[in-house]
Amino acid sequence: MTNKNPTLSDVARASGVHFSTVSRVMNPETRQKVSAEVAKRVLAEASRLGYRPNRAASTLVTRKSRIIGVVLPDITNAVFPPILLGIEEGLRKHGYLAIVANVGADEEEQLFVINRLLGQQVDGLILATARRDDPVIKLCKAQNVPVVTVNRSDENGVASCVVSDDVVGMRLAVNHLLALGHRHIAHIAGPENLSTGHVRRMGFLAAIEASELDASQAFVFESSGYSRECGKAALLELLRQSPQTTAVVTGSDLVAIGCYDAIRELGLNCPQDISVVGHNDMPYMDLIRPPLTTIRIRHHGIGAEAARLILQTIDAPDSSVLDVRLKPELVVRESTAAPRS
Amino acid sequence: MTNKNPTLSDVARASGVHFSTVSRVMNPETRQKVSAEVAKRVLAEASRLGYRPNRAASTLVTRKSRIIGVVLPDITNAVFPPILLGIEEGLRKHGYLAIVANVGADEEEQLFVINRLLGQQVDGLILATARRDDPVIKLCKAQNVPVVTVNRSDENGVASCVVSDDVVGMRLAVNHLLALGHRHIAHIAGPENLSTGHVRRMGFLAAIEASELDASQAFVFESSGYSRECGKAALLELLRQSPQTTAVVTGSDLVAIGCYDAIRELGLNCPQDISVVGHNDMPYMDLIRPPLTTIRIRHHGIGAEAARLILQTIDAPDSSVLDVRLKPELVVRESTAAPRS
DNA sequence: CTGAAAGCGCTTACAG
DNA sequence: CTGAAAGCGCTTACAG
Repeated sequence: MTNKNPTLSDVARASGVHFSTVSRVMNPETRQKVSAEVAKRVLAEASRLGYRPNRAASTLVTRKSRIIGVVLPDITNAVFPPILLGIEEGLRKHGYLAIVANVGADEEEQLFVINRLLGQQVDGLILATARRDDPVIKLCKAQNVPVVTVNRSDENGVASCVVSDDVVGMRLAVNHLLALGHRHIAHIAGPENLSTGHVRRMGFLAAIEASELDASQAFVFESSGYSRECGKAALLELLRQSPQTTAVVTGSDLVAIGCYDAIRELGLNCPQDISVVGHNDMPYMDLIRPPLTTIRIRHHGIGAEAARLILQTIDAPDSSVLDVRLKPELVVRESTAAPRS
Repeated sequence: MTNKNPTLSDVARASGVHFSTVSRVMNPETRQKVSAEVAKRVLAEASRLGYRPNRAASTLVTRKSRIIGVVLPDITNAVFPPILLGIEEGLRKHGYLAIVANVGADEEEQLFVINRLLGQQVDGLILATARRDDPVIKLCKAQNVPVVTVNRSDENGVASCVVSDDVVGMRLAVNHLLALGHRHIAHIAGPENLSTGHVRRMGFLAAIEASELDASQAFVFESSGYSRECGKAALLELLRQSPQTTAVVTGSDLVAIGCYDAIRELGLNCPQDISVVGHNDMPYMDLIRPPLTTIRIRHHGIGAEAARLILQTIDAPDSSVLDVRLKPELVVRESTAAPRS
């Protein structure tokens, strides 16, 4: 039936050499140890037979699988596909493949998946699921598994991370609103246990601090998540607590869309009554109504950097932990305008 | 440094039994061959040592990796993330993992990636890159590799596929426009070498055929791709060739968005001058202006079915080739209306 | 029920 | 430059 795939021995037999010689020929790095003439013959036979090295066997002996585990919280969230693309392209360029797993916030599930991945002998892990204080990451480090976090970071300094510079992002957002004349600015913050939630909140406060506004003119409301529903609920409650607010900076475009929902429900208009700034610049944010002013994050670049970093970490396991921050940019569209005077 | 991971032998030594006994204990299916008392002791030692089976080794002997290769044309296209999610969830439920690779239309690149995947000993392949006549799929079948295509199908009947029922989808779209009173309906078709392009076009023509319209009242324009840019160029040219058109059915929401661009550029309005029907119902299509009437495809369900099918194919390699078609539904929003009379 | 052995397909010192 | 051998960590007939 399934005519078994040819092995080193099959190629060796066909070429009239020992299978260890074939092995040396198949690996470009050891090829020069073999005479050119023999190498040529072996290569010809290998390709004639359709020889394809069995990675399970080489992984077993070299302890390198050339596979990276990529763990995402929700591939369905539009920020992750470009990150994943950047990762995958970056890895493939160096002969690595990615096993991709989607896991919720449940720690048990995360551990289960990571153990499965480690059993698979992945050479490293790229985690997009990091919490600021993440026991899963501690565990990986305790086992000397190379780990890089993307998009979010763990703040214990045990793993390198590749993130957007959220302090800059929030400053861009706040300064834009200030320039438009807003004097009562609010921030809907994401969960405090995620670095994105925490750092963006700090960035918001720092930007206010640096302005001529006093603390009473800034308001922070913590939302339980980054979804559209959370955004709607958050703005509704925020406006109840701080009715003088004329502009809101969010931590996610989805939250901003939820704000649109809330504004509509209240019979108000964006940007006339409330200006809204998103975060991420997901696809099609130029097409929604009103087109969303937002902080564009370089997701693809973040993924590409993460691929580069994990490979670097694998190469030099003792090199120092790095924080890579990519600069975001402000994209001004129509959801922000001067406040009603 | 890296205190080596424990192996079967380590657990055996700690438990005072032979490592083959440990092996039997670790596998739930052979566990009952071992006395309950020994099994308990072994399990305790295994967990104490943090034993984790090395999949490279078991793959080498069983020739099963419990890994599936998933090949996507563009993870950044919003239809694929939910498909991938469905696949990954479905696989994981059965202990399988997914290696995900993104490849362009280039056949060389596809072959390269698939060979790499096969070298990795994947148990099967889920391909979202199928063309109607796909040499890559032929090659896989020639090597007895289980293959399932998703979203698109190969028409040679060599591989099972999981797709949306496009004939139904197009009928839904056309009948909706007919009911609104349209009498000059056009279709922007996708590439003929993709099943989605071909079948949707056939479905469009069949729906027109079944109506009281005559062939001169229907117009098909083939676009070179499913992008926003292609959609814009297509509608511009279509309107030049068939200016009486009052409604257009597309094969993709992206193309529909491109139609919006074209309509705006011409100084026309949607839906007053031209009604537009999308295809897929990507996220946020309810938020764009005007909210898009479209054919909703059950992407997540398609992914879940594909996972089920590939596992079934692996279990019973000689079972027959299946076409699984999920029913789409019409989502009416505001991009369609009665034509100007 | 448990152990001893062979073997999966490779890589890589070690000889010659 | 090439071959012979050991060994990676498992699974699974085969004995007992």
